[in-house]
Amino acid sequence: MHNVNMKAEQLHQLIWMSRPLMQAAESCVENGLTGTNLTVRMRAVLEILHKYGEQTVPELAARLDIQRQYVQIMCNETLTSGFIEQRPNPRHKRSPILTLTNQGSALIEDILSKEMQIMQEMSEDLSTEDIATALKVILSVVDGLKKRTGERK
Amino acid sequence: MHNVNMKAEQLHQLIWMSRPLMQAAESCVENGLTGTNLTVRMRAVLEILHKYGEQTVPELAARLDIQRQYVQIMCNETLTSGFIEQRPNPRHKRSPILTLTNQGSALIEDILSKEMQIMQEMSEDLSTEDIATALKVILSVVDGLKKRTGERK
DNA sequence: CCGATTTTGACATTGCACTTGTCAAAATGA
DNA sequence: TCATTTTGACAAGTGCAATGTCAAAATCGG
Repeated sequence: MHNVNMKAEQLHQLIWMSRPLMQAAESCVENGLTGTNLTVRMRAVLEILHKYGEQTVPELAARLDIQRQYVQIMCNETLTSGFIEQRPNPRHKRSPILTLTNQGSALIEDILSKEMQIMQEMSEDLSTEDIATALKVILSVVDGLKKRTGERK
Repeated sequence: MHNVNMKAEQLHQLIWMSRPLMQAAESCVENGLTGTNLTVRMRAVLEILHKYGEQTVPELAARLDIQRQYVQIMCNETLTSGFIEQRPNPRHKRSPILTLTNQGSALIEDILSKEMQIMQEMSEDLSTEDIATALKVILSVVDGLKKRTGERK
């Protein structure tokens, strides 16, 4: 019984660390972005393009889980910067496929490798198992919270 | 070597779950706030007042880590709603101490107990050790990210 | 092939959650 | 006592979106 409350309270504490965690993460990433004319969100677009390959604005929006209208704006700006470019889409004439330019590709690879270096430094303090466990717990909590939103309470 | 990259990549994945986690948490909390005229931020004010006792606006701002001006606005609104009230501050005549009213006290206790119920449900899928480990990892990562912002990279 | 529905880019408007800056009164500290 | 700091109040601005609408284009069902 007491144990149950302990668990619940630690979970509560863990969940409300998500904001500080996000802020710290974004600040750190933003820090590595100075001089690139990229925002954290634009970097995310480049990352997805790099990871999953070329795709359209609506596809990107779905992956980022934000409205396509806003992704459109971000992408148009990124197009102007020359980090991505449009390619005709054989499957849809109005919706061009976005692809990284050489410049954009080099940039995101550079950013990611510097970020990975930081990840490696930080992971030195932690065991492989602990990181895996933490990831598992977080995924489970996100899932649980989503399931419990909109019903009951 | 390969192991090092594994760790770094899992850490990367974990860190970028912070946004979905935060969004899920806030949605869930917001859901439990319908009909109360409270925002998630106002609920946080009540929670801190409940947890740490009565205090001034600047103290609250420091704890929430947001600008005092905004906390002031939030508190003024909450004052209007009658969930908190002002008490003369013997230590500072311009800065009254904010304290929960009976109504506010009952409200935050109700909200917290319902939230704790959800925490308990969710913690059933997870072991005490895993939750503790996850919390430890997150605290370590937040710390590490903060230390690494503003230098190097 | 055709008509209805859906997708998409573009544009406009709005809202939220803050930050930043300033001021004057008041409080504090040397 | 006098300089500095704290505080509440107010004003303005910013970043990250959501939402709504439109028209062109694409897709789908028959």
